[in-house]
Amino acid sequence: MPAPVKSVKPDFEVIRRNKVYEEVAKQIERLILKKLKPGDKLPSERELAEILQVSRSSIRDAIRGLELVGLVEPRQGTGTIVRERTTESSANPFANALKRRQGLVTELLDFRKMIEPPLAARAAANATAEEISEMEEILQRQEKTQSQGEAAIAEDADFHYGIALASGNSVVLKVIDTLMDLLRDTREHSLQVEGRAQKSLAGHRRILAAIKRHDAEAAKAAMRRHIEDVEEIVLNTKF
Amino acid sequence: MPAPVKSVKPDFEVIRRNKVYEEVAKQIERLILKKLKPGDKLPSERELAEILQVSRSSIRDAIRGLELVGLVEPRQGTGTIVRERTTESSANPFANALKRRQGLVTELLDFRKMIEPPLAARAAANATAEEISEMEEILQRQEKTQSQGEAAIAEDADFHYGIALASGNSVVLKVIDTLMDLLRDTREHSLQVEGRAQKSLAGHRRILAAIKRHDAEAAKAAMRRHIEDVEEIVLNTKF
DNA sequence: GCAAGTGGTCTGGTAAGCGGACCAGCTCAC
DNA sequence: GTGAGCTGGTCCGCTTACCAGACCACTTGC
Repeated sequence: MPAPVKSVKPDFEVIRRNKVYEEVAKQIERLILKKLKPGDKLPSERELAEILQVSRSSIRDAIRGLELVGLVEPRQGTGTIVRERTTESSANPFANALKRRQGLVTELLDFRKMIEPPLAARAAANATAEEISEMEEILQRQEKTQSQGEAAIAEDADFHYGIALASGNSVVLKVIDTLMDLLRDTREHSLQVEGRAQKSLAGHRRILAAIKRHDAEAAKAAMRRHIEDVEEIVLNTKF
Repeated sequence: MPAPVKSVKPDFEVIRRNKVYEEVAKQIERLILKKLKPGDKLPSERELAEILQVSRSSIRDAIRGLELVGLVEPRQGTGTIVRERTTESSANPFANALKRRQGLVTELLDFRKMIEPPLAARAAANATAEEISEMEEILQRQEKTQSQGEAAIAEDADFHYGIALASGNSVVLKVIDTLMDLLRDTREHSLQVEGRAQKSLAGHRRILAAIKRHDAEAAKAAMRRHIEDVEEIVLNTKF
């Protein structure tokens, strides 16, 4: 059940200035989730400042935040490394954040159930040969990652993002983009469940096959089934 | 066709700090579109500052911007009034903004086609008696406004927003919320077309009727038809 | 051991926003 | 009328976030 909201559309929202270091923190967090393992080194502060087009101070503010929540550990002279994720302790703010979002997870899944099947249908209609081969590469990466016993979180995200791209609708892209932060939570969780990884890969393959032969209805159906699989896992798992 | 985007998901986005007065300007602009007519007075600067929780300086910066594009006219001692919209001139930045977004309009419609039918289905399943009567009130307001020969822009927005509320999915709500700025453009336009207003009201009534008897499939179908109507109008109109 | 790279610290400067005070113009009740 | 109470117009000083650069302390690899 959602939080009670004021009647219909409120005329105004309070305005909040966004802080650069918060944005930076989000992006670094995303990078860690997608591309880095515990023990890996972050790009240097000066490098990040260059890439993100902000000053080093802002990078440092962001890193200090990530350090405080225990995600990262700066070492003078060496670099900033990604810390082991302490999944057990309930004092772990990371796990807590996940739990707090538990209500959101089902809503997110529901949202995906609404949007992704028709999205897959449009991808089937509009995908270019180039986009299809791009997605094929992604699935190969997913297979490789999983064969090494790792969770292919980044690849899973890339695949679904690739479909949004291939749909040719930039509005959807924008939406998916802003929801990425939340999406990755459900994804990370479900991929760690036993036997889930194989099922995910198979689902992706079915979807891509339908897209490849430009069969919109089949793509839609395959996507629906895929997301229902994810849903089943998530709902039947105790947190 | 969307702008060419870099291969799949880019690792980083450049970070931009938002400016409070720009946000304020957006909200005031929205208020004008939704609730005010030319000649109406804006809330006083001090009042707006209180509501939006920003300083009066920021409100003033925003109003200056709206004054520069000719949307609004501050009068010392009286208040700030909404100016007549000069619809004809192609030098009108308002109309230009609409045209520039022309490409977006079809994509937005497509997005709505994806999301709103399943959303209506969920609303049919989850809507409380209170939410339903809320939507009934909105439709009565829409009827009243249209009977006076005016475009019921605010009511149209409220109705669709009400459905999102009744669906009980806060994620969807968040998405709709952030897209509101764009949505209002397609809506404003389509409602001004001859005969469109009646059709819109009828469509809304059918949707609400289905929701009221908790018929998810009928709600979905009615919503799909409603949006296709809108789409037809928009696509067949020369800008 | 030393050069090169890293994070740690500090300083000076800029821009946005805040909060408050005061002025000038309009309106309306008395 | 006229004055009280609104309104927008202007100015000031302060704080915060951010930037740019310099320098230090530490680690590592040659």
